[in-house]
Amino acid sequence: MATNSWANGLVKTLKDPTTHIISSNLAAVIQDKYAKAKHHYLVLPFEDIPSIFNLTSQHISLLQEMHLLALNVIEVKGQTQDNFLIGFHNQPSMQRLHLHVISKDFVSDCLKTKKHWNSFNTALFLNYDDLIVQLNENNKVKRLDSVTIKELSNEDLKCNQCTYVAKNMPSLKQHLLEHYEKKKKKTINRE
DNA sequence: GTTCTAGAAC
DNA sequence: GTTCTAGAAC
Repeated sequence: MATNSWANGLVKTLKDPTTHIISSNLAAVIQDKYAKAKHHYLVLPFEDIPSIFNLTSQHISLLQEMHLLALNVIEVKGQTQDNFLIGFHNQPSMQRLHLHVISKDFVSDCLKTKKHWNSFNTALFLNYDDLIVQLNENNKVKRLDSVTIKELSNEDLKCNQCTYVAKNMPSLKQHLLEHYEKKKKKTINRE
């Protein structure tokens, strides 16, 4: 095999239709194997597009369909769009283009490293809308240079819900859990 | 992408 | 002494 076997994990999963939460003729939604939040899904096209760096404006209709599937899975799971991030990693490591659909709580045992956090909560995360803008303006997605990637990966651990900056990952995780528990209580009180 | 673990940080 | 991070993985 040309590429590392671990990098083909998503393609293997996609080939098994029983893993598809929902799907269309062109794409399917699966659960992220190592979900970094309470909800974390991936939308993958059946077409063999390796990554965002193989996209041109010709792919926009496919991307729009992938985005619709993203909105659909949020609805299927009884969630609301405003509690989700929808976008791509600017430095993907897995084979096959995949759109992340992840809830903003980030409460998960699989969230372990600073790089995990910063890959969703800095410019390392490319929002769907921003990707479409790039394709319309430049007909391609701009690669970040390695220095920028390194800097963004090492950014301070800033909470995505308040001004708190965590000293390390365990304190960030504890803090995120507190946000999550507070929200849960509020929801219960509304009922 | 994750696992493992040496050595830094506390 | 324990917790935590960061780099190798053939």
